[in-house]
Amino acid sequence: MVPRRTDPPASTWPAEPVSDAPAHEAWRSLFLVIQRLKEFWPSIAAEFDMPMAQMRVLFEVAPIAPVPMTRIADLMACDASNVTGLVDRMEQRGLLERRTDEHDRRIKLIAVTRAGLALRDKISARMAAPPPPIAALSAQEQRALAKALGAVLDAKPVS
Amino acid sequence: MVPRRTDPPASTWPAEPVSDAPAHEAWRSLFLVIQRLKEFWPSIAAEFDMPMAQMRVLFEVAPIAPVPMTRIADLMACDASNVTGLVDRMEQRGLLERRTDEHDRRIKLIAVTRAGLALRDKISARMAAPPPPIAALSAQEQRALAKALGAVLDAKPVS
DNA sequence: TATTGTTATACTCTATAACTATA
DNA sequence: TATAGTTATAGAGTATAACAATA
Repeated sequence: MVPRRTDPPASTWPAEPVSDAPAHEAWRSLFLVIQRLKEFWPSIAAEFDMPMAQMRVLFEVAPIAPVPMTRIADLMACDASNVTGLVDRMEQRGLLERRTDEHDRRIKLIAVTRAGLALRDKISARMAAPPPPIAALSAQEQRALAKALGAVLDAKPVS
Repeated sequence: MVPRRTDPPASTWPAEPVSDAPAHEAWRSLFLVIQRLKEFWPSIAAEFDMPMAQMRVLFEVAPIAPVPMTRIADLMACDASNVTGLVDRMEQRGLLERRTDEHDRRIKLIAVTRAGLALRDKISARMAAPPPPIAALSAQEQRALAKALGAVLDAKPVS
């Protein structure tokens, strides 16, 4: 059983507003929204009994499989030694499969099994449903939100 | 050393757009923005050598301290047994302090030390700075974003 | 009896370092 | 010598279950 908090999530944001500048207001609002919404990921992961790391592997590897394990370590920004255990567990669950590269026998190519793809699709469908705070908005508010966030996504990356 | 990913973060969002409805567009945009931004928390946590769980405890407990450990377990939505170790480690770092409740000697009241508050303030200041994708927006875009997100925050909780 | 916190145990995720097999 | 993956070891975050002290 996953314990459920009985209190509204306390915010990690500094108690005192630091500034009224638009940039701070926008960041503060986004911060608070993320605080409220980011519980959805772990809760969906728990629904499918999938640890977050495995869920990330499943989604990030599927579109580019089969890939060498070093590539996964790179994608996950973690040490290669972790990938061994991660892939071990996912292989035991029948989600992934190790294949040997014919040209370089040091390399193990990781493929997503049919069961892995099926699970990914089920999780996808579950994640695609807008959570209540979004669904509750009017269509106009939803469009305004999508547009405002679109500007964030269009902003050039940190470099 | 924390390994840095050399590739753009792949998205966990379903590859195929599921719908054009405003609710889905808004949710999808928010999802992608969160994906892009949520790396800031761990990176700030790493800067201060603070695991995320400890950071949450520090911020959520500080405003209401001193509190019984069960209250922390409730706030963190985790089992009480974890709080023992969490508080152990934070007490060793001098961030928290166990006190005994005079009226009920089963209860340990957790207080944040002066050092704990100082660390919280330093982290606060660091988090208050809008990340580049937000800072890069025009003031008008920032205001629109704050307003659109305000509607999400005003939406009634899931209940 | 019920509650608070601890301990014991186990599993997952992370890191570093040493190892192997290949190249 | 260098690279891909593994194993060994360690520490943090979780869970469940059994326990001691207190109410």
